[in-house]
Amino acid sequence: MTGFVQNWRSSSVVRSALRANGWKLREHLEWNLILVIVLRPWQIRLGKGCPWLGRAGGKAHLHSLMHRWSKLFIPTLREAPTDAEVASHKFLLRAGYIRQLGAGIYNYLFLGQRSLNKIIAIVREEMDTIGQEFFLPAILPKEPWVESGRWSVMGDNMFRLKDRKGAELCLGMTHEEIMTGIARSELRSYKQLPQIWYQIQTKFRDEPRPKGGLLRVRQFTMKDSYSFDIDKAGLDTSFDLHDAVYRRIFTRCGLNFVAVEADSGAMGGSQSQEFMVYTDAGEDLIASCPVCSYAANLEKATSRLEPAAEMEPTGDGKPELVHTPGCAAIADVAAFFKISTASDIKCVAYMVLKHGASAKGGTKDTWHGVAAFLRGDHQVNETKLLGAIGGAELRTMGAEELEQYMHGPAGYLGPVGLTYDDKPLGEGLTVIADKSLEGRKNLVCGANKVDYHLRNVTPGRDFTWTLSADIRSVNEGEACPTSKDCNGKLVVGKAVEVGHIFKLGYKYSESMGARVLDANGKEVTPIMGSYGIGIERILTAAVEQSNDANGFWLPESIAPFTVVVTVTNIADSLLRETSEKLAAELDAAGIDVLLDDRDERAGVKFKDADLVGIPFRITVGKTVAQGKVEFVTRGTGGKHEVALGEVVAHLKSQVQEDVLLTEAAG
RNA sequence: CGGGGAGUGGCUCAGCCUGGUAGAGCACCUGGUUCGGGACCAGGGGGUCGGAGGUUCAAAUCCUCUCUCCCCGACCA
Repeated sequence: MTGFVQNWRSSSVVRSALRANGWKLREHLEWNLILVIVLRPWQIRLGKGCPWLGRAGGKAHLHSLMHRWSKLFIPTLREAPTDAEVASHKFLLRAGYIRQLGAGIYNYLFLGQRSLNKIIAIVREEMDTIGQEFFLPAILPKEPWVESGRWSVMGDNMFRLKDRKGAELCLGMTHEEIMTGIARSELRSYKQLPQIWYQIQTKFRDEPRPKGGLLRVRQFTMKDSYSFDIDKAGLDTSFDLHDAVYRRIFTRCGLNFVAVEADSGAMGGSQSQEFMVYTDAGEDLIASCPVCSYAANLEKATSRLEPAAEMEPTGDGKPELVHTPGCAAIADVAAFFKISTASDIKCVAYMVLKHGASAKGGTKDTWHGVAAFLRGDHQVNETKLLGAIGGAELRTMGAEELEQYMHGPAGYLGPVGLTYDDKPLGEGLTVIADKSLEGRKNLVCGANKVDYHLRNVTPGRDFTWTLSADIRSVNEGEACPTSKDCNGKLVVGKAVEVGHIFKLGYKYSESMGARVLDANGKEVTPIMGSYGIGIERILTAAVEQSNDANGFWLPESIAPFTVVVTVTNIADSLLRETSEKLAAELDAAGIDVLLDDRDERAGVKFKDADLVGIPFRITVGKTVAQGKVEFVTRGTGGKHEVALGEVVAHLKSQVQEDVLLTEAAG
């Protein structure tokens, strides 16, 4: 009988479960405890004064440590609520992982939390190899945010509140300020660097539009870490360490991910890399090269453009006013002039919001007119545009604003003859031209007059700009930007972001005044990095990447259970006893097993087993008479018979195979 | 913030137009028959019809306001 206990892990499982129930174990008696469990594997009664356990006056009644479906709360749904549209949202609801409480706010039930705990354990184990775990508050005072300037920058995305004294607080949406505050008050010498500090904590962000179930929520768990280094080389090292650890984490979680160049957004900083999982439910677009390793978020991606065919000038080659009645759309203009849309200059006029600080430390937002010019066949990338001019938000101009800034109507806007500012986001208009307009000639553009366009317009000669920058989105099929040797054509796909690492530089250490002394006794500002992983998004992405009509299957490493033992008929004593014994055996071997001992028909149990994300199933049914059970791999649907005595070994080999496959994929 | 849609039992929905005792399927409880892919029979419990106000003899239904949730957009001139 002691043969059931095959490794140390099982006894540690037993111990931690007992401790969770308030028991204190005497270390040298552990082996006896294991014997008790082995002898009565499915129900243990430990009374007061139990000789093997030390606990004063306890009247513990310990049911089996095994997980029995009949005793658990796993509320599966036959149909998903109509609110749910995204696959992961539907299935996580149907499988009883989550329940919605509000827009972007979710309850995590037993299976969901169990899976998240496994994800967190992996993240923690890997992060511990490079960093030190902290735990910072979720409720934060205003002051550090004012110091960094982000009390105003974060705008409505930040949940704000006041305490009884009227002091302002917020719910933490990220923790650069707090970590930097610790560094400022505690770090004194270069000898204390480098430091990598991390935490796994709840974040709050008042998203303008939560959606897609768990894809975009207002409260979520994040592993965030922060590095402090003495110089850029040190930051590179910290960044690379995170890159490597993140790859291990996502690989261990069984995700098919890709690392891409990214925009650094509101966090600030230079180099930035996202870890993405391809799925149609994703909100991000990724451009990647099928030939080389180039991959970038569309907010960052560039491409090499083929030189555009230029038109011959007409007349004296100077800009010429042409009557173009009814040609407001790019396509109409191109048709009118019989030109390619690449030879038309498109204008998109925006009002851009700039966050600023008022004299009193409050927020002071201002709107500025911005005209963006680019090729007619290109699209403005608003993230790039905002990044280029330092704006926070934008909207398109209304008719009155068009008249005020452009002196022309929509459909006929153009860059010639505009009055604009030298610097971006000044009092007047900011004119920004996309890089791809440079060097072009003899183009067509709107004349800022209804039903009129100009031809023979050459950028630089006939009009200039506040600044020229890359503000367009690349298109699928354009050439890979890496080198001329790579003749790859970019492909664009949807993806969800599960992790993001970036080099912050001196943004926070500078604004908050963190300093250490270097080897020469000189004050220097430490350079920082910031790194995040969305815990729930790992679960969501895993569901998105592996589901079918009946449900989903998770990688073994993050599944709430490794295997479900399905008894086809619980009323049959042979089947019941066989399954109890088998499940106890698996449990003792350190395998997370869920015994479906419900008094339900086989069909119901099969449907549920297929639904809830458990990667393997063992069916205890009619083949038991021949000493065999059925082994089912959820992902492939493959099933075969396994002798009762070989189940544990077989399952372990299958799990191993699963791990190898995901590692190969990663 | 703009546009669209939806709130009726735990889930999916009907009823609303044309006001008159609140319904169905699934789920749940009891009993029975069944038992390898979401069984069947019989009986049963459960609903302030999102909320407030109004019209009316009478409101799930008509009117006004409001709350919540979902989707699209915040876009090319």
